[in-house]
Amino acid sequence: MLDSVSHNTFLPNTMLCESLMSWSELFGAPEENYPPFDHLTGSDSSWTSVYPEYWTRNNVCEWLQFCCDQYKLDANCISFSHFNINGQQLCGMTQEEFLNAAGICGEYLYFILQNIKAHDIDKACLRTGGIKSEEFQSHSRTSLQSSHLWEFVRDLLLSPEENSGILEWEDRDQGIFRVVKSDALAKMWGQRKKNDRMTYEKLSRALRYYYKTGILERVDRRLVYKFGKNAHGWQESKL
DNA sequence: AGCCTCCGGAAGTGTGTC
DNA sequence: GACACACTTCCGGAGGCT
Repeated sequence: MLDSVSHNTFLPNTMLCESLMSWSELFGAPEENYPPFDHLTGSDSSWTSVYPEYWTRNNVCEWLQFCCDQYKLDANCISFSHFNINGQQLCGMTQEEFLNAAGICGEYLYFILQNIKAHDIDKACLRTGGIKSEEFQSHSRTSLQSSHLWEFVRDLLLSPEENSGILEWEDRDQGIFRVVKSDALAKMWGQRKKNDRMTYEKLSRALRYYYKTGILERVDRRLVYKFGKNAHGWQESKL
């Protein structure tokens, strides 16, 4: 189950960050009676690939089960009925509510959750080179959860580690880019939308709709597009 | 001429909001 | 339930290449 969670529910290519919250920062007391929380291990880094606010109820439940397994926590201490909530509600819980719901494991689980949240923010900061908190939180969410095709394309162009030569800039300053591997792009978009029938023909039709809204501008060359005046977040100087 | 790719209209679909 | 939005799907046409 966890395997499917790691590879299907969440995105790959998670970077681990160094400067996470310490136990004492959160609770003002030294860590005791818990296994060492090595910040984020390779196995739980998948949870950090989706901002916790976007977790579904199932994700929340799976995360709890994962933590119990991974950190040898006593699941009997946790009131799972209190955690029949989505990620947004989970993130909205106060520390006190969290401790009440999760019993003696509460402190540790709260600590892990805060670190996952901090990890997402740091990751966005790394990617964008350091911007104001609201901006990078917003960018973090669009980077990871782009529901719009043009944002997906933009983020792919801005993420060389995920791009794999599928897209490349023709003129970075003018926002002109080229689709190098059209089939691969369609496949990636199809995976994102859970649609294995996606083709470049269909994807390009969706891109052409952006001409009307000014998000993309027409470039009269095959497989070449240009960001329009209504597209944002692609300019290097504005990241 | 036949094939391939791109284009854009039209209708359908899934999701979110009110 | 109605409506808006963002695609998705289908299809005919245009243009380039062999």
